Amino acid sequence: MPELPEVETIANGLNRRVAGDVIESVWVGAKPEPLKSPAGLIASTLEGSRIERVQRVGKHIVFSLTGKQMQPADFIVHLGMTGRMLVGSPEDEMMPHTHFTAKLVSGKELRFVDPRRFGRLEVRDSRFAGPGTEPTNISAEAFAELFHRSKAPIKAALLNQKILHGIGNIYADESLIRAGVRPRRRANTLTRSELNKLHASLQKVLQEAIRAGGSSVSDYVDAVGEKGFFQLRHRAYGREGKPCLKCKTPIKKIVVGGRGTHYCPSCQK
DNA sequence: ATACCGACCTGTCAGC
DNA sequence: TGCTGACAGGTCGGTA
Repeated sequence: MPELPEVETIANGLNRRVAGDVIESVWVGAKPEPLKSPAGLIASTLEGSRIERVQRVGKHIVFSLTGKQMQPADFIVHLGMTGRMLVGSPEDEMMPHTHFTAKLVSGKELRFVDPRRFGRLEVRDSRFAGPGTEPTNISAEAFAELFHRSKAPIKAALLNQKILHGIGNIYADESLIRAGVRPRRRANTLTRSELNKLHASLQKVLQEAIRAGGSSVSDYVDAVGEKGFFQLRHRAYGREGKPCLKCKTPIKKIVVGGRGTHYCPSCQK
């Protein structure tokens, strides 16, 4: 569900509401937990810590914490496909599949809700850098350098978090249609000019999506439950059979790298 | 080293 | 109405 623009929207919303707040108590719920760190370690790290700020790294939400003895720690949340990190009040109705809550000294409450349990919670005592490179501010040269040797289909390479992190299925399709590049093309067959176009399209589409508050396809909402509206500007994702907005050719749906992939057979070469 | 494919979970929706 | 199967924004680990 949540890719870079959605996670960025959530992280910014959280930062605005909980930066400076202190975590009073933590509850970690039911059996097989979506955790990368033991529940006890998460609770002991968070309780009593102050949230310095909340930011996005790749598709991760990172809470930078200062502990009681001033040791820094990071609380890292990955939302998987269906995860939500919400800030509200303890009186809000408890949603099904709520796996984690944190009461804050201000009276607010953080909640992690994730029906499919693909999300993950983790604490680290070091700064979290993410698996790859940030796509939002990479130069065209560095971008080309990352992709021009890979033999994978360009779409699969875009989804590989160890190369660039943050891009998921929607924004891979949306950047490729805007760049006029077919998703199955091997990355190393793209010309320098195509890589430049892809670099520009990707950054533009991410920027616009962030401004739109992300894409709400079925259940994405931000930190206070609001939907985004970039889905209204999708040109490929979810539009199979509908006319291409440029040339009217029906959008095709295929499978690339095991993921549903949408493209215009006429505009994309 | 690289790349495909199933597994991990639950919910929803189309088709029968 | 109700069952079955396919599919969903993501990642990981095993295999070829």
